[in-house]
This record gives sequence, C-alpha cells and structure tokens, in this order.
Amino acid sequence: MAAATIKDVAREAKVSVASVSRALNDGRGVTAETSQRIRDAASRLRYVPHAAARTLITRRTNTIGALLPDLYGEFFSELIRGIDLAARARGLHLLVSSSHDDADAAAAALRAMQGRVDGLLLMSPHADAAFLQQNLPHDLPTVLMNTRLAGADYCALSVDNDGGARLMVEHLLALGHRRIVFIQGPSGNRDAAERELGYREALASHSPDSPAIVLHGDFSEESGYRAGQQVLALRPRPDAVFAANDMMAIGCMAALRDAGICVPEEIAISGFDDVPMARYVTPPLTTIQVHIAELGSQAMELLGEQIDNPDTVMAGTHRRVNAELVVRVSSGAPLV
Amino acid sequence: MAAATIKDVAREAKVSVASVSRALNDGRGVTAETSQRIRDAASRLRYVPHAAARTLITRRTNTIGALLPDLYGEFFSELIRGIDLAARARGLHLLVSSSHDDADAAAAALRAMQGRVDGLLLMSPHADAAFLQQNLPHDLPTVLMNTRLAGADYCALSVDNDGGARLMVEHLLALGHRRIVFIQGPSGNRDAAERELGYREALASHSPDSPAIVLHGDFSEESGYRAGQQVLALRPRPDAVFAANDMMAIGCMAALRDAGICVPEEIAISGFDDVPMARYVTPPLTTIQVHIAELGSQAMELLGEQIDNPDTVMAGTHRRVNAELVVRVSSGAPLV
DNA sequence: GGCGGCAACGTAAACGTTTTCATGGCGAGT
DNA sequence: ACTCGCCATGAAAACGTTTACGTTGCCGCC
Repeated sequence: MAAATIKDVAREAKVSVASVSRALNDGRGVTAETSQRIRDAASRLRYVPHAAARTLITRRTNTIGALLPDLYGEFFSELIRGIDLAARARGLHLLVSSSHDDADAAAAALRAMQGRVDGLLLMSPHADAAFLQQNLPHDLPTVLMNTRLAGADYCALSVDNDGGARLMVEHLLALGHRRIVFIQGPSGNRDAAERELGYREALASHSPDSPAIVLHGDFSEESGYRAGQQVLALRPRPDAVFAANDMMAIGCMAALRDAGICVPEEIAISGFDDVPMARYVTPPLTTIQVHIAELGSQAMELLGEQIDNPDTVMAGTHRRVNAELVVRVSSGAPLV
Repeated sequence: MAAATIKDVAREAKVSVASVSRALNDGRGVTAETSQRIRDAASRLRYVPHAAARTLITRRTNTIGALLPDLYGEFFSELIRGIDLAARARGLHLLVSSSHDDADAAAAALRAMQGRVDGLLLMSPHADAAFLQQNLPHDLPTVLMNTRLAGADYCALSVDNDGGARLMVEHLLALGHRRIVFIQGPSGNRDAAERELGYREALASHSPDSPAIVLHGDFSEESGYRAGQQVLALRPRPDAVFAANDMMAIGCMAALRDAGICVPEEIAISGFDDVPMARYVTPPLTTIQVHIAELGSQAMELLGEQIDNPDTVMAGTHRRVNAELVVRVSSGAPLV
C-alpha cells in the first residue's frame, strides 16, 4: 500500500486533481459540499500531501535551518526550545545542524542546507564577513545570532552582555561596594569582551573614583580559583568580585572559602549566566540571567518576518535580548 | 539571479541534462573529460541540485526526523549531539520536533513529518501501542527510544536503568552497607520504575537478608529533602540512601546536613544520572552515568541500518545502552 | 566490407503538486 | 428571451530531477 496521492483522492471524490488541491488549501473556488466530499475522501485514504512535490512548485519548504556550533548543556537545549516553539507557531519545521567546530565543516553544512530551507538561523564562531560572503546564498533570509559581526549586511540578534554587566556593577555599587574586581573570560571570546566592556562603562559612569581591576580567566572553574587567590593578595582588599561567568565565580568562591574569607560578609561575589548550579552553591550566587529560549524565539520571529516579506530589506536590523539581574546571597544584599 | 538548474549546467557544458546528472552522481557512462567539463560548469554556476526535485523522483529525502518530548538541560543537548553526529556521518540531515507535551501535539508533529523524512527517531511518553498503531506510517523505518513499549513490533533502544541500579546497589553492598534505602521517582515514570526494579533485584540476589526500604519521591529536590527527613526517623537507622536521581540525592543530602548527620561517615548517599552538578556538591555525589550521546548515536545507527536494508525486518530488536558507576565521596568509598 | 556489440550520449517520461487558462452552466439584467 | 458575467470545475503546463530507452559512432570480428 503505497501512500495515496492527490490523484487517488480525486478519483475517490470523483473530481479533478485541481479541485482537490483547491479544497485542501485555501478552499476557495469549490462548493461547500464538494469540498466536504473531498475532505472525506482524503481522510479516508489517509492522504497527506507530498512535501517535496509541493516544494518543487511553490518554492517553499516550510522549513528553517539552524546552524549551530558545538554547544553544551543548558544553553543548547534552551536555544533549540525557543527556536522550535516559535517555528512551530508559524507552522515551520526545524532542520538542525550542530557540532561543527571548524569553518570547513560549517561551510559544508551550509551548502547542504541549500534549497532545503526557507531561511537560516546562524550562530557560528567562524561567521566572519568573508565566510558569509563566500558561503551564504545571498538570497536566503538569514538571522545571525551572537556572531562577532555587527555589520550592516545581515540581520542579527545577540544577548545584551554589555547591559547585563552594567546591571551587575550598578547592583554592587548600590550595596556600597567600591573596589570591584572583574574576572575576564578567554581572550577572543566576544561575550566575555562585551561583559568586560559593560563593567568598565558602568564603573566609569557611576563611580569614577573606583578603579577598574581586571584579573585573567578563561571561563573555567580553575581559572576562577586562581583569580580568587590573586584577589586575596590585593591591597587594599577588594569589596566585591564580578566574574565573567558563573563557573569562575564558583571557583573564586572556593578559593576565598579555603582562605577562611566569609562570602558575602567580607567579600561579595557575583557571576554571569545563571547556570542551574548557581542557586545550589553556598552561598547561592548572585548572577545575571539570560533568557536563552527567548534569544531563540526572537531570532525565529525575525527570520519569519524576513521570509514573509522578502522585499522589505531588514539587513542591518540588530536586536538584543535582555539580561536580568538575579539577586541571591553571595552579593551581600539584605534579604527581604 | 535565480539558482542555477541542471539545465543551465547542461547548456554551459554543452551536453544534455542526463549527462550532467550522470556525471554528478555515480559518474558512470560519461567520459572522464566530459565529466570534468561538467563539473567545471557546475562549480562555475555554483550549481547545487534541487533537493525537492530529487526527492520527488528518488523517493528519498536524506533526512531523518527526531520526535522528542519536552526535554531539559544536559539530556536533550547530549541526545541531539549523538544523533546529529551519527546522522552527519551517514550524510543525513536532522529534522527535530521537540517540546510537544500532549499526545495530540505529538500526533500532529508526526503527521507533519510524513514524507519529509526517510526514518524516525521517536521518544515520547505518549508512545503506547495504540498511539503508534494509529499515527505511525507503518512503512516508515522507526526506532523507539526509552518508550515504555517493549513490544516486538518496533525497533527499540533504551538506557539500562535496571543494570545501572544493580551496579549501584552492588557498590554500596561492597562497601559494607546493609540497610539501603531507595527513594522512588514519580509513579508512572518508566525510568524510575526500572531503577527501583534493579534496586530490588540486586538486593534480593546479593543480600537476601537486607530489607528493601522504599520512600516516595518525584525526582524533585524538595521530595529528596522530605525523604531525607524520613530517613532520619527510621529505626534502626539506614546505612545508605540510593536516590532514583541526582536531584533527590542532593535534596536528601541537605536534609541530613541540616540534621547534623555526616555524609558519608554516618550515612552514604548516591544518585543516578550524573548531572553536572553532582561533582560540585559537598561531598561530591557517587552516581550512575549514562552516555546519552551514545543513546542518540546508537539509535541513529539502528535507524540507518533499517533504512539501508528495508527488506530485512528488524522489528523487535531491542538494545540497551550501558550505565556506568561513578564513584565519588558521598558513598563512603576509600579514596585511592 | 558488412555486421554485431558496446560505450557515450540524448530524448523523454515520470515523480506529485499548484496554478493558469479554458469551458460550461446558471442567474440576473435588459 | 438573449446576453453578459461570474463561479465551479477540468485540462494541462510547469517545477527540476533521475532513469529507461533510443540513437549514434566506433571498434573488432567474421
């Protein structure tokens, strides 16, 4: 029993294939009763339109592609969840290609998506201008996510690292902390750089006499631990530490604990990301939460708009998704 | 500039479309030099075959679908990673549909995949026999993952909860613990039920005089905390606690700590899953690690075999992916 | 030298839709 | 009553491939 085609339905309902197509799509140009007869015949035969045949003529796949780097844990799941939800709401399918870690693999994956998708969600560390120019079919609607490229040629979306960092510094300042250390992320990492920028900006604008004190780190817990040891050696001793991510904050906290320093009474600590673990460490970590799912769904929305109106040029549109302050014990805020 | 078609390439290379198709696919029936000329023309025009047109005639989409429930965190990412890697190795694309939490949504998603995929990876709490019979196109190769259905009609793959739980109980017994409490997962959850079964089996076969002591829980940290309080009230007091997942183990550990009980000196604790947090709690949690990525890639392998040889019936094949004991401090094992 | 066979290549059908255009019927307006 | 126009319906083209089948030319063999 091969799958039923539109011809089978037409024969069953004693009409032409054209009428079947009309009845099952917009439904205009067909009498109510013939339409009903056709629907009955279709469901009787369990007819489901052949997607490829439809694509061939309509030039639409009703599918969008997501090209992602090698991602771990919470971030990836949340991102996909957001994308998937928004895509489903628009009746679109989701073709994902993940875990390609070099530029060649990404380019190959990109080529392979050609013609299988109506639009592309692209997040790739290799996505510089040249790469895009070379590999991206320029008539394909695309939204860049968290790429280092802020260029005006593409539509982009990224998390507001800058704003999040500013929020955190303002929070620490409001609590009375004045000497605030920042622990950097790996050099070359864009998120890390933006967070540092936000730290410096907030400090400069809200507390010009507070020095910017920056220690090295690479997002790993160990580097946070080492930074914590350096913090202890600083004179005068800092009031607070703001790590570029939670894992470093946790490592730093361990270093302070090992040295007998009380957090947050003697030194406040805060991180960035709000990983699930952040609320479980002792003391619970004050941090910045980013709604990753929202990043995904907003990107999908943006892409959807581009697909629906291909003529209105949206290149250069650049949105940011908000970051939110999550106050817990480690920053020394009075509990309410 | 619309995308180049095979006709354009044919014109450019001054051959017929048939020769282009031959040269670009198997390459037989075409002279070496014409073949080269065709390839040149193709790359000059940036020709990439129209996937839908090809699908229409070959009846193959080179895509597999993954239908997943609403999944969180690590599990989802690892699963997708495993699937994606194995699929890419076979030159297949991955269409995912996730986050459908009721049976109707799952059925709709399943219908929508009709004809877009060559095979299906299905993990759904709603996938009972009736649901599958009703919604699954029976000529579509399918692999069931972690479904409650062990029936012989489908090809299936699941994690060895049973074996993992046995490993843990044997570990605890080997350390000299005799009164081992088990904290259940939510009722109706298949993973939880299998873990409990493994606990009971191991206890019965290795230490028949040890009683099976089972407390209620629902996988949440809070339920673990409550179970921990019940543990404290038991007389004689248990040696060890084996929670059906890590979060409950962590909750239980908190309850014991709050009561001033030392872990593992007075009571050993262990969990299941090896969530990232497990190594960071104090003391670090002994648990069972499941290679989720392997679950994904093995499922993909199984599906690939089904697709490649559609005639050999593989229904009823049922494999399990191993679970592994991860010994940390919380079980009281001597450190090496 | 004619003929069979084989290899390279071209022609055209087929896949299952959507959509344009043609056709017929029927109601309304004069 | 005749015609105009609209509306439901059908016929057929088109989308871009693959592939079965025909055609051509060439080589070798009798």
